[in-house]
Amino acid sequence: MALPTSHLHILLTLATEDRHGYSIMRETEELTDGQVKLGPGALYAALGKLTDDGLVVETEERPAPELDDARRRYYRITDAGRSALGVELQRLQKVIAYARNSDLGWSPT
Amino acid sequence: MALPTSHLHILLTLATEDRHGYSIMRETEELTDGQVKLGPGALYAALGKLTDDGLVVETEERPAPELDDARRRYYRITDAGRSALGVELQRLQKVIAYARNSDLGWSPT
DNA sequence: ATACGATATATCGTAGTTTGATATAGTTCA
DNA sequence: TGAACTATATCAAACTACGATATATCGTAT
Repeated sequence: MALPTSHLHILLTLATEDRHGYSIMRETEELTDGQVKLGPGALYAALGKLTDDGLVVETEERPAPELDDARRRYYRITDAGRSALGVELQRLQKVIAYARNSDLGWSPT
Repeated sequence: MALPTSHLHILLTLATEDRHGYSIMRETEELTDGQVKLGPGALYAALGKLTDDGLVVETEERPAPELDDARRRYYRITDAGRSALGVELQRLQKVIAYARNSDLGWSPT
């Protein structure tokens, strides 16, 4: 229907830099003040789906080889992923604009 | 994890006025330029859940009794629903702000 | 040294949500 | 009268999320 929330957040955190799963998890939780918690179930299922769909690829490159952790698996957003993220952000943008323009008694703080 | 997309859009369209299911469907499709299509499956499942959760109630009031359709069932957002919508909008607002501030090569048009 | 908490990935069963099809029937308009 | 649209409803299958469990490494303080 639209990007599932977990997919959006994964793409969003990968948009700035390559990341490993746990980093995606923490970054997402921080960005949303704990509102969106990606547990391992949701996280790895979503990463698998995003990879299947070609929005994300796993990369062998180690961003910081000197202080690395061999367990990590790094993921990188693809052009298709960036494009899908853009479409989704535009949609959300419109939702916000709609809410702001309608008189809902809501305004962003 | 957060409001499912269908729930968000239902609450959003109900925030301005009482609506019946089909109206929610059309309004949502229009607002999202066809990106979010609530089929009957998603729509009525979501309305049932939102009602169970107290975010929406069915109302007997007919907004325009003179030009009505007896088949319609009207729904109204509750205070709890309005509050949940506000929380969600704020979350989305933050996502947009994050995307705008990070250098993703994305900016709203 | 070792114990502990945080880091890191992975899987499983269940629950919740979405999709797409199918069904039924009233309304509008040519 | 027929066709397109309006309107609600249900179902099975697919997809997504949640919470628990498992396993193991890393960093650091005692």
